[in-house]
Amino acid sequence: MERTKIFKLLECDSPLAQVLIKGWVRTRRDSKGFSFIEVNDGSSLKNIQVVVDEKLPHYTDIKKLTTGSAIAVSGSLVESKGGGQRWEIQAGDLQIIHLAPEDFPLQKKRHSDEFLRTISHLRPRTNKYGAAFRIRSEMAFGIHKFFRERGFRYLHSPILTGSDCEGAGELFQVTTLDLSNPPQKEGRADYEQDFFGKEANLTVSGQLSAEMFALALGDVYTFGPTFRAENSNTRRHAAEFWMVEPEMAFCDLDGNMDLGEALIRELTTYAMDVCTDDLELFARWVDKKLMATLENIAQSDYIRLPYREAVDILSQSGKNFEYPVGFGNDLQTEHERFLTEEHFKKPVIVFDYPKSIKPFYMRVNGDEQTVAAMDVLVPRIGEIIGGSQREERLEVLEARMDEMKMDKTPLWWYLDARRYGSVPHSGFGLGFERFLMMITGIRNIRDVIPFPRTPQNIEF
RNA sequence: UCCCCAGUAGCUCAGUAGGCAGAGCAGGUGGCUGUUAACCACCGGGUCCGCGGUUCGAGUCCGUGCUGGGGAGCCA
Repeated sequence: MERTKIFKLLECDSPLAQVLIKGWVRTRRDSKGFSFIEVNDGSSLKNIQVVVDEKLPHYTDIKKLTTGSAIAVSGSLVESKGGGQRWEIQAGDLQIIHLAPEDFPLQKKRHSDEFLRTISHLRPRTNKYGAAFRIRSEMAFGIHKFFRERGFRYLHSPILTGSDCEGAGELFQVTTLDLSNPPQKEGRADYEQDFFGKEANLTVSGQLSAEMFALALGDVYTFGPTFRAENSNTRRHAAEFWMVEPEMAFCDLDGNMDLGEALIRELTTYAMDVCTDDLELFARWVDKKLMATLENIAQSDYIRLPYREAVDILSQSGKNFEYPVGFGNDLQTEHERFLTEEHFKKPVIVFDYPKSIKPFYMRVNGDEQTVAAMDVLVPRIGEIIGGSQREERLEVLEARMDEMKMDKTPLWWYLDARRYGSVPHSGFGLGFERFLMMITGIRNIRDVIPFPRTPQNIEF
């Protein structure tokens, strides 16, 4: 007999004579002559109640079932005689697949997030983390669905990259050299003898690759892991995280903002549609205002605010900010939060940032002062998307790189794209984990990543 | 990297003025009951984060290190 997943049974609208489930014991309550067992198989937040009669063989063993044990139950799906649930399984047979010893660390009550992080291998067996990672899975699918419906192609950009490029943050170096005794040349490690014959790193962004493919396939997106070796100790940063990076040919900054807004709006709607039960847990236990926040994000029109106007609003706010406001200063976390949480109380897209604070590849605007950059800010998270129209004019791009004293040699291929059929194109990066924090209300990025990597922590 | 806070039973925490180490949950035993984080009784359970100092006496005060959390920077 084939096993049925518990979420299927809970959706039934009539009793079933013969079913088989397999899962883990969440709790057991004994009664006179029988025992109630709550079983969860991870297919949904909800458990199913199994009723075991004392007449079953090895009932004495069953009465010793501990939280965390794995069991298989066959029996009939019947309407529950008790309140609290519609269906329950009257057990005809119960096999103990594995008995968890009494030191199983997860209890029936709530644990702290900090403690659960120390047992990341077991925390998906809790209600909250089971829900979080089911949502993560659904959202990953939702991203592919969103882009596929718009004719985007999915690009696998490389994880291993040559050095010198991208310039988006500190790099993790990858080497096969013997670190205790590396070959030397002119006083430093000789990377000509390394695996690739030059320095190699983990990627910090798939953007440059995506640009090449946008100029071939039209609209593309990457969705994969990225790595930053920054010593960032905050609840919003991880050394390994996933990024969604669409890149569109024949698209300017307005089209870019349209896509960013549509992506966040539609994914939020999708989450509310397909993760209803799991989201309800977060709305109940993690963030009471979650549903109102999500409705706001899914339904309101996002404010589009030129950087210069953002500066005006901030200077006239009467707020005493820690960091100065003025053209040429980047917006700090406190400024972003003021705009999206206090002033507008909805998502805000700030665009046309000063050239001086943005990277070389962003397109220089007609005023020569600003670039066609945009950041999407959402309440409670801050910056969730950063993007730009890319500089497609070879001379302007080269001049900019010279101005920033960059070595153009290793990026010859990137410049080549501006030599042959260069077109206006745009794209952005969405931090997948930050998006999940927004959707679930979870406050720490470590709690939306199965096995998070942060400075000084690579356990599991 | 900088600033702030915390570390006591398996977990969540209390510990008053520097004076005998505590509760709830979890676990064990027994009881009761179509139960719902079941309930009742009893029992077992401690390197009070490490090191050093002050003191007759330190979980408590001081120094230092480690770990965790929050905020900032960097960013997604």
